[in-house]
Amino acid sequence: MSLAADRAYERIRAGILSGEFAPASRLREEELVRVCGVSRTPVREALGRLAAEDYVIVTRNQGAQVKTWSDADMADLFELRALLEGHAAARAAQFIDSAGLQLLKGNVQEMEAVFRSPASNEQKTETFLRLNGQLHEAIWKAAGSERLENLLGRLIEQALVVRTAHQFTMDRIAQSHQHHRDLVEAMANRDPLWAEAVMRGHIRAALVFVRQHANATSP
Amino acid sequence: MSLAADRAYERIRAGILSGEFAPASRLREEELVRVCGVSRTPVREALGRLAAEDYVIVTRNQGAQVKTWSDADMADLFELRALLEGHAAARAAQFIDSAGLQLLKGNVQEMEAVFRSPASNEQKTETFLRLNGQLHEAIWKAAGSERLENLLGRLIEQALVVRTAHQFTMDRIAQSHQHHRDLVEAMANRDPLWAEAVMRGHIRAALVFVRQHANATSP
DNA sequence: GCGCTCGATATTGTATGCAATTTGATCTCG
DNA sequence: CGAGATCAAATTGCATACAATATCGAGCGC
Repeated sequence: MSLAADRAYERIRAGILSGEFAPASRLREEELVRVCGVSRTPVREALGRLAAEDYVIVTRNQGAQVKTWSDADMADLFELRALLEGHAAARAAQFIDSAGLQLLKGNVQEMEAVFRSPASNEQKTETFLRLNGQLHEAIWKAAGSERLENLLGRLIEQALVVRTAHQFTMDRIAQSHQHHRDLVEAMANRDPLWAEAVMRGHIRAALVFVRQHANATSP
Repeated sequence: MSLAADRAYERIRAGILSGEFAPASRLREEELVRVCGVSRTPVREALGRLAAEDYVIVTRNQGAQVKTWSDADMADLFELRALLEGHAAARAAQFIDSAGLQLLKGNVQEMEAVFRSPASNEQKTETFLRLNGQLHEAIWKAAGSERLENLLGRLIEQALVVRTAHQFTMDRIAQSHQHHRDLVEAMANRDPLWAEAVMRGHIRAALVFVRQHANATSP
């Protein structure tokens, strides 16, 4: 919202996403004052917003701590994503105009180019994730429901907490890329059921990937 | 969260739901200080929460105003409700235990009793709405997804802003009651698809009712 | 009369001080 | 030695003062 509060919000959120503030660690207001360079009032406002977005948990008189994510939480989150993003995809397939469709096609072509380019895998991953985010957001917008768009924005941001911890393989990117091409084809054919089915599968695959990686690294 | 902030939150929310604070009216902090009996700090915290829950809109340096609901917003909201509550019903049909099922059956029997009682229509409506809320919440809980439960809680509370403005007819209550009985029957048969279908229909019927009433009263 | 600028007033944003509560280290007693 | 009581330090909750910004009407030029 306001300048100082925004600054605190961005700074704390970045700290959580980067791992600077570890899951389950307590966030003391005075410490955040030092880190953010603003007073306690905007820090508290930022913590309130972060709590509303499920980044932190605030307990009365006991301050804030970074939220931890159990496997069940993850499954929950991705099931909701599959439901809501599937719905968004179906609506988008119905309502998208030719300009929006061109946008999606262009996005997929960019991905294609990146995928075939001689860049390093790390660079490819970075670019791919950016384009991926843009594609999904374009689909939410095309669905034409502001409320749905907001809801998805929040849920996906939550999933980011986990995502950034993972290294993507080229196989995984290729799979995801194919899903995107299918999605755009479904939209071009104005086929809501197809679009929804593809999107649901896309999200389920993402969950499985996250899970496999979690199992591989946790012990 | 904290005591004073909670008090402010409840008071302002009640004011919005009761119509004391009209849609689109501006909420000045000093005025809320007088009304709530706490200082500006907890008032601002309460406004932040209300903004996160879509009761109000806060613009930087321009304060808060009560959110207005267009027809498109309503349609949006109910479509999301249908999707999410349908999903919750399906999950509940899969996972509910016999104790939970007994709870639902008891609730429906209570409704039956109220429906046949000699109370005034107004009393019946009041009791019915309370039992209706309990039934829906029980179903969300039975779905076993905390995130889904939270999401639905917020969405339904938003729908309440509109609901309280309407007078229910006995026909409408009878229709709704039949839906509830179908729902419980579907759950008793562990039929997720049936439960989901009934719930979706239930929500769509609610939207149509709200719309009809809105059209009847707006001019 | 109409639109614009300007400034007094009202309102929101931020910092800070004090009160209330929690924390956790130390001491006591079984 | 361990469980519980106790109290100082740390931390959060609330109120208030001050700074920054927006609002809105009066005055001015056209």
